[in-house]
Amino acid sequence: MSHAQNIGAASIVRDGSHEADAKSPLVRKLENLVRLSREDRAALDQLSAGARLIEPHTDLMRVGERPADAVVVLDGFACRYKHRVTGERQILALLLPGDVCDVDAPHLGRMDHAVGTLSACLVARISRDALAAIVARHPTVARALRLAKLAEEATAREWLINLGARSATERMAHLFCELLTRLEAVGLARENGCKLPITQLDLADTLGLSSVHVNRTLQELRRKGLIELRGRSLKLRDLPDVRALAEFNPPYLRPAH
Amino acid sequence: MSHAQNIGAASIVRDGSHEADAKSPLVRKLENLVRLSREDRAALDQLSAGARLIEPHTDLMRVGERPADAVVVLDGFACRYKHRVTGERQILALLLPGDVCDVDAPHLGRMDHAVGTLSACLVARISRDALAAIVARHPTVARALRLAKLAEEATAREWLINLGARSATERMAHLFCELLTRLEAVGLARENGCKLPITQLDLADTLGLSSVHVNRTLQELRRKGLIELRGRSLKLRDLPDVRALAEFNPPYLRPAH
DNA sequence: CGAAAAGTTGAACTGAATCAATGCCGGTGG
DNA sequence: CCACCGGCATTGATTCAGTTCAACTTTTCG
Repeated sequence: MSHAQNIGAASIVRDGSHEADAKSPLVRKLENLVRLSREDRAALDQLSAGARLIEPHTDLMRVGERPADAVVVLDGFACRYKHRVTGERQILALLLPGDVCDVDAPHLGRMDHAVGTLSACLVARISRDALAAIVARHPTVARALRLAKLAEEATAREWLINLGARSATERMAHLFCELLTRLEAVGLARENGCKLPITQLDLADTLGLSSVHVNRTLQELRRKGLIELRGRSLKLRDLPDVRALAEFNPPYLRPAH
Repeated sequence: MSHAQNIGAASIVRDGSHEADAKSPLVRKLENLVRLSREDRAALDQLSAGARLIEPHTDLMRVGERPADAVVVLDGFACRYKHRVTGERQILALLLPGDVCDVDAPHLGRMDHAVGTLSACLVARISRDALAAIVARHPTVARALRLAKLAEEATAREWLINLGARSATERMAHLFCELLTRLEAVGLARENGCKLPITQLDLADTLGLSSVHVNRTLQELRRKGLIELRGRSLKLRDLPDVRALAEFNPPYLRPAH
């Protein structure tokens, strides 16, 4: 049910020096929310410098810890999660490429939940000072981060509806719609398909279902011709129908209107 | 299942002139998070001026609306909620006396959910300008509002765990612990008891259960001697046991540590 | 190639939903 | 003051979505 989470096994992978690369997911994400200047983008790319490759199932922040710095995911899937004393794990949010975790770390006391990778991830840590500096010097970036946070809150509300009011199939359909939309926003989806580098057990702990039922629900969605999921890649074969089933309404992910 | 929500039927009840009153729940709540000066308190009491009494089941903000101002609940229970197209309602958060709703209204586009009263409520609206002014002139209040927001987010995470991972009894026990703790913080609880001015149907839509099952779960908690609930008042007869059952850990409501 | 992790399947079980009827209580009007 | 009405609470019977347990297969990866 739960994995022992280990810290470590990281190696420096990206030092911000290959500016010739495609845009970073962080820049892409924020550009959906505001118009960034060249300087804004450069500053953001600075933040992504020194990213490290982290093993799957590794904690980035532990319960009870005082978060010293924020974290950006540049590749892979991570999550916020919490274990019950009985052992069950509930995943509280998925962190995808471009997501920044705990911008308001400075105000925070102790973590009431953990943050960890699901797949292997490329992750950059942002010190409190670096964050304060960029927010002070780049008001547009500051605004984008605020908006991103609002989107995160709206997403949490959708998850509450998912867990409180939707059936297994609807939940799963909704999650897939959300993931596709969020990954599209950072250029990591094409033709209604994207990577889904997590196990059915992770999915189960996200959706509040048993892994057995996740398996059966996936089969049902496949049987209906709604999705395709082989290996670690997901495709929504009939986006309109999946959205209808899920009552998925994308605008909540763009809070600024 | 759902109620037609009406707007209106309000009358002015409090104009901020009876300073001799007990502390307002807003001041009480924020004083749990920071140390307020006399001026801070006076400014907050200004905000509560012009509060109005609102009928039960009345919308304060509608889906799709652009929120012009924030809202403070001074008495009664309100909530954030959303309806599915199938009609089910999911309550996303309970707003208790002292709670401020949508401090960041200015950044917001359109509401993705509604806000409405459950019981009759005493509610003050805070204009965008008034809010900006107080935040600018009273940094301590600004900090308190940020911390209150963090507590709200932590609460949302607990609700996710509730809906995703806890049984009906555990969920209900957890909700009651949360309510008691929050109401204690604003001086509206005594001897492990408090008002609970909402119906079993409201409770059902909060907990993601049917109203029939809420009824049976309440009976179970009563039978075990854990709670007492008559009329609209709730008492936790065995707080340690209720907390244990719910795995309730209060500190998440005090984010600053 | 072999072991461990992930996915799949079936059968039995159960927590919670649903359906439907009944009781209760507070307010309203005759 | 009582009769009636509507919303809320309660109860029983039945059904069902999702869980649990356990075995088995497939994939992944060292």
